[in-house]
Amino acid sequence: MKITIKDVAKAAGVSPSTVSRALHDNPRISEEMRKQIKKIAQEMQFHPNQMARSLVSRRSRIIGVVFPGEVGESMNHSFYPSVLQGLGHVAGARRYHMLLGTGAEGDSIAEAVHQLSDSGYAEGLIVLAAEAVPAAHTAGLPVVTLGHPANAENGYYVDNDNVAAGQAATRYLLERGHKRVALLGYDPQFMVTADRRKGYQQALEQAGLPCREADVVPIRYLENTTDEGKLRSLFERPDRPTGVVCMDDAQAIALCHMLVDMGLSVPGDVSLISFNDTPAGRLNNPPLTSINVDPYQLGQKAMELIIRLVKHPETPPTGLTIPFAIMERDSVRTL
Amino acid sequence: MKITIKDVAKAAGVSPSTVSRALHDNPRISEEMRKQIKKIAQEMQFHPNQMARSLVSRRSRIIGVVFPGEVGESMNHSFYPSVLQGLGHVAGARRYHMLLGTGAEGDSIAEAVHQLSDSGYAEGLIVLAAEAVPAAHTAGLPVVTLGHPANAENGYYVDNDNVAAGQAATRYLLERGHKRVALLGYDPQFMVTADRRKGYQQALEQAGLPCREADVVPIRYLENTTDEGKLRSLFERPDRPTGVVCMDDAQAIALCHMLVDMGLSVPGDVSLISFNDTPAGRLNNPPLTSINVDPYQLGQKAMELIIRLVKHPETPPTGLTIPFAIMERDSVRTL
DNA sequence: CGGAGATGTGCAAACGTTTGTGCTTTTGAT
DNA sequence: ATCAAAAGCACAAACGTTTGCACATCTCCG
Repeated sequence: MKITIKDVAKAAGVSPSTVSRALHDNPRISEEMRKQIKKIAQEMQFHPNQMARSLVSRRSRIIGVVFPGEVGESMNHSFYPSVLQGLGHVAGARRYHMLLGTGAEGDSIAEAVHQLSDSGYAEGLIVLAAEAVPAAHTAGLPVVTLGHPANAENGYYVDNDNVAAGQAATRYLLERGHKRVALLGYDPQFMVTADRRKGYQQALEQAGLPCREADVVPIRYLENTTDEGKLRSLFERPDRPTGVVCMDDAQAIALCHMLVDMGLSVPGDVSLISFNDTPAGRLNNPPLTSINVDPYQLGQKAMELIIRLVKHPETPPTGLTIPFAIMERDSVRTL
Repeated sequence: MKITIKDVAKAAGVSPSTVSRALHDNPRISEEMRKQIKKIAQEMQFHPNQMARSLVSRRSRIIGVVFPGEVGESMNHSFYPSVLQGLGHVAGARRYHMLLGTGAEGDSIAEAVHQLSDSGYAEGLIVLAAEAVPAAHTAGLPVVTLGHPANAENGYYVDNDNVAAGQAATRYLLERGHKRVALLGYDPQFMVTADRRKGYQQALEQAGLPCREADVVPIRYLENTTDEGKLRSLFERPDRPTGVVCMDDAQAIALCHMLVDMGLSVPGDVSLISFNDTPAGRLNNPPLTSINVDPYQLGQKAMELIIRLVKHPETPPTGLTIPFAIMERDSVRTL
């Protein structure tokens, strides 16, 4: 039998309302009464029933979190786990909880969003993919997006400056004497890669170099064995790219294997710079020079923003940008 | 303004109780009335308030999930993301939700557990580490452990048969002619590695081979640069191990690099078999022969078990064991 | 000494559901 | 036609809190 506020009230010889106020540090309760009550509550191991509390206060201290696509899959990127850690730490510190948006197997992200918002538990939503924002907005809850939503002006989001990062990565190679650099892993479906591509092009233009269509290679060239030939042929030509910026460490690693297989050396013949600075990238031979996008901080900021938002719904639309850093390792050679 | 059951009742010209029963398919409501009410509720976009519902029904459809140590860190293992996926899929299918146990930065796992159970939201707990079980039990909630808890007899858990897996891995090498095989990554702190070691020894004994203390190398030999020397020296001796079973793909990859660095080839000079069958292991050169422990299924079973448990608390203690599979690839040579 | 203002506490309503009980109407058997 | 049982529904209490309001006591000033 759970003990209630009434039990505490009885034990303390006061009314439930007094107990409630004392526990909330309401100034209308005298100092000593408050201490007294708190002590008794402690001894009785009283834990207020959240359901009842939330029912009347209309606050749950719960933030819904929805992951893109198949949760586990995206998690493997090692990007989301860090985000999750960031989210968790500030949630924990502010005594908030995270409710995971899950769907049954094969459910779309929109379904996960609905399951979450229909549940009625969450006060706000954090959506880890700009793609799901439309679904999220119909929920009638405050939403913070991780990543640049389509109409950024009237939304809340935290993101890396992906175009700046794409530009920086490209420039990093150009500054080291590379005249032809390719871009690997472009996928128009995802804003992230689209933005990085934009930065890539800007860097090229600023250096007065042409941006050849053939040099930006779509993600499927890596995943799809029938298309792999096209990728290989790119590096078989005498005027092959001497540098590649890859959208992710995993892609860089795969490319690395392919190049070695072709008899080319990294960074001897071709230099690689990639994104996400993963453990796997650090373990690669050679260790990858990679752009650290600080997913942990991304998570922290997102949680801070959503908490501010549920407390003050009138907060004006806010977009936060997290700085990135180039982790210099051994996959780039200066020509 | 949220719409309530009363609004629906008014619109349908019946009492709230009738609406409630109709929505719950209570047989005391006539077929046509039920349809009628459901249609109206649909049109009005009525979503019952979970707080109120949970308050009286004393069910929240929320399962607390707590991860070991620093969430993000453990996630990188790529093991937990898959577990999470499994958990999520069955939770979603049964219309349950997962509440994440988070603590502030630096909080222990026990604190995370308490934060979760004190919240009063969760009906049951899934603990992804046998280590946290004691803390979890004081919570007064049903608990399912992922991994073998210390006193397995009176607990609920799902786990791999780690000793069998350790035995199988070792035997796999022995059957291929290896006479001296080492065990890498032993850490007495963790039951998993302890169990696998047990299996390793059994396999050795059954083959009539000695189990040398020097051949089971602790995890820190890999992580700690000062101890790495000891690891190297093991492979510098003429009677070096020709096979190694590693506790995790990541360790195998690191070892692989070290061996190559020493001028030894994998699997030419030394064969490697490891656990967890990760993407990184598949990408390694050579692709790792690894034991797949099916974390996805682990997650599924755990969620199924906890849901059964919260519905029928009198369920007798249950221990589930998930089968494993050896994924044969190219890191083992037959002598 | 009377009353105004503080100060501390209790009462009861409200939050939005679920559910036991009892009331009315219909049905079918006699 | 009469009555019992069944069917369909409404009433109201309950779940455990929070909070506006009223009430009681105490202090202090004129």
